[in-house]
Amino acid sequence: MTGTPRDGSLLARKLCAFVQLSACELECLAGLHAAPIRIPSGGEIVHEGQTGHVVHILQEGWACSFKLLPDGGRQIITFPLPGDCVGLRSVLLRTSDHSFSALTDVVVSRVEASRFLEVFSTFPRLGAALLWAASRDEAMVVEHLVSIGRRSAIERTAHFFLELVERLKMVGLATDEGYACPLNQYVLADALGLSAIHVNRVLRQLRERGLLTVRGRSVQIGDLEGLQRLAGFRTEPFNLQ
Amino acid sequence: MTGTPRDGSLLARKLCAFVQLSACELECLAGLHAAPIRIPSGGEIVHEGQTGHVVHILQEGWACSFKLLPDGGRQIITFPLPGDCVGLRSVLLRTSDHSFSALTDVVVSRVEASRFLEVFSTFPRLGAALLWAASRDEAMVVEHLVSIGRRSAIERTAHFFLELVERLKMVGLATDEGYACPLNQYVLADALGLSAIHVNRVLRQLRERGLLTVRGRSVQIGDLEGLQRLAGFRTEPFNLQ
DNA sequence: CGACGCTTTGACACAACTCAACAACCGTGG
DNA sequence: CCACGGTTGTTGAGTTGTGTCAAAGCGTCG
Repeated sequence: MTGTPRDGSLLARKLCAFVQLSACELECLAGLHAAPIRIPSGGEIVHEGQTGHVVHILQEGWACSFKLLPDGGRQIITFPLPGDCVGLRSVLLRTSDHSFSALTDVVVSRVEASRFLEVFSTFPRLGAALLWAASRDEAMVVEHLVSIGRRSAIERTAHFFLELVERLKMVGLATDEGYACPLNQYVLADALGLSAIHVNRVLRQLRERGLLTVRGRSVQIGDLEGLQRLAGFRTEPFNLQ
Repeated sequence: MTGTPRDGSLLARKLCAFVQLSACELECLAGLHAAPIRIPSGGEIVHEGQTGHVVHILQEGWACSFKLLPDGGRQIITFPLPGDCVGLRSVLLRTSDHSFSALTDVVVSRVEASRFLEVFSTFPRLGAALLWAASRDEAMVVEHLVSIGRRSAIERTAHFFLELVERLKMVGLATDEGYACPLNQYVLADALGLSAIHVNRVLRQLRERGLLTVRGRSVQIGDLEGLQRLAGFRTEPFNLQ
């Protein structure tokens, strides 16, 4: 153990942006990744209202967290990416307040909430780093709320893809030119608070303006600055303390 | 010190719903409330982008947290009520990511973030209780996101007022019949992602259907169950661990 | 090949926004 | 006491963004 994260632990890599973790702390973190399990595309990771406190650390693949409405509608809250913790909040609340499902085949580590609580008391710095990551996630939800409440369909769509670039770049899964993205227009609609058909129209506009092209399972960015101007996007100072 | 919260510490009252706090812990909490300051209606409590880590504990009055957009639009994220912590997240992030301002005259206690960190290490149970409260707040933001993304204007408005009843009842500021509420239609519009004029029309509909009447600075609930049916509202199981 | 999932397009409906005007309410000052 | 201006609420007419319905085009995979 050298004090740098092992390859493959994207969570460690992300947390190291917050504090330099010691070998012990990294070892502890690695211990949490024991026994990863594979969940096929479409599978449920956590069901809303489910009791029992389990945190999932996403290792590979794309997932989404969402809430269902009585009328069958769905609102996607966020897309956890590799290296993200899923359901950290349910460590403290008794029941999970939203569902998670896998959008692609996914590899996760299941961690009992009690293990997390132990980590907090044994390695406070590591605990703080995990809370820092949770704070960042919450800030993203807030930004999403702003998008849906006050931005037009095209601004909000542009903003969404810009935020994805930033997040994916942090774990080495994107460049300023584009990235692989398995989200179809129905999923985008449920995330952006639009109808799938309108998502299609918006994507066409973005393409025709040369800003962004979504083809198949990949996103190509045509004009980064143009997108940022359209979306009113400024790279968030997710600064460290 | 008896192990029950002193009158006036609504935060203690709220946290006691989570764990029974010891006399020491209550004393520590009371210590955080030292030197309350008054901020006049319309005053800014925290400015977006502001650095420096201060948490505010709201004692009296109404406030809102919001983000501004380049075009001058505003999205209100949440309305902190007496007993709520404001800016807890900025303990870990370097800068505050949204602004807070007072909607009425307000009394707050300013607490240095470092004091909070001390509390976490000295009284872990108290720290857990504070995190529990923060988790609850985050769940509210998520519910707000769902409302704006997937509910119609009238459903979302009904849902909003129902959520307010629940929160205010917890601190003894509402009954099932109604409550005092200083929010005008412009503020409601910025919270609900609507125009002020449309808020007016929606409120008229709610009144004409006998569900809810907003007059002056008070909200009268005409038909609680009808509202819940309209909004698809279920009282959230904000359960304790 | 057909079946399926996803995307694309058009025509139309409707919810919500904008603009403009007016009404009610308030505290203030003459 | 009333006149006043500012803030907040109310209403109507017309516009626009987005949703709905229906259908066709395309890849991919069995």
